[in-house]
Amino acid sequence: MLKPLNPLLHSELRLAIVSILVGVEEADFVYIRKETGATAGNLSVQIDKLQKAGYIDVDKGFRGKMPRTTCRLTEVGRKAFSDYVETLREYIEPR
Amino acid sequence: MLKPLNPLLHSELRLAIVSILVGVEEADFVYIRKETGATAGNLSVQIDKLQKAGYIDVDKGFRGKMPRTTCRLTEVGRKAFSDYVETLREYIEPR
DNA sequence: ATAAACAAGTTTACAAAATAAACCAAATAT
DNA sequence: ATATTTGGTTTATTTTGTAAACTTGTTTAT
Repeated sequence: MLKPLNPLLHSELRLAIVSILVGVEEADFVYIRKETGATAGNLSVQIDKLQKAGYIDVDKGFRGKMPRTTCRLTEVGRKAFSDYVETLREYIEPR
Repeated sequence: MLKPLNPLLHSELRLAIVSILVGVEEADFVYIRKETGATAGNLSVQIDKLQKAGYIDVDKGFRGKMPRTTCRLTEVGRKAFSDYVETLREYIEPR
């Protein structure tokens, strides 16, 4: 029987967010938005979910006078991602 | 910018179904149900969607007197799966 | 100085998807 | 004979995803 896929990560946008953060100490809202092509609303919602799950830390500060939201992956998030990828391989790799 | 993931395949159960069919000439409803642990209702619905998309062929026959639904992957489905996997790698492989 | 346009998000309302519960028809077991 | 199981389908509910509308503040133009 196939293992279940972590539903929090098995979502296109959330997976994209985490995927970006895995390779990059930190990234801000605007950057992630550009990389993913997501709408701001959708991105805001999904970042929230990842934060509530403890997968990412979100820091709201300012760059000059403009608000700036910075995200970074937590250890919990990193582990969840690598578990997810491992499980996913069972689905996509030839058996 | 990340490529979008085929939404028809980016679904745990549908991905599981196709994943099973990739390696196995054909498989019946009962077998897929056991392999995936899905409820019959959910499986029925998802098989329908894959069929309507032309990703699988569904044959309803009888084994003895009992109904038997057999599925097999079409070439279209096989191609869609391999494209999906390729795209997915951009999300899960280190960049 | 005021208004218009822009930036960075958040909230809310709607659409789509997933899922389970209820159902159906036929077969088998009691 | 009737109760249970098998092999599903249909329908209704819940969950999820997404975009549109809104908020707060900033820059730019007039």
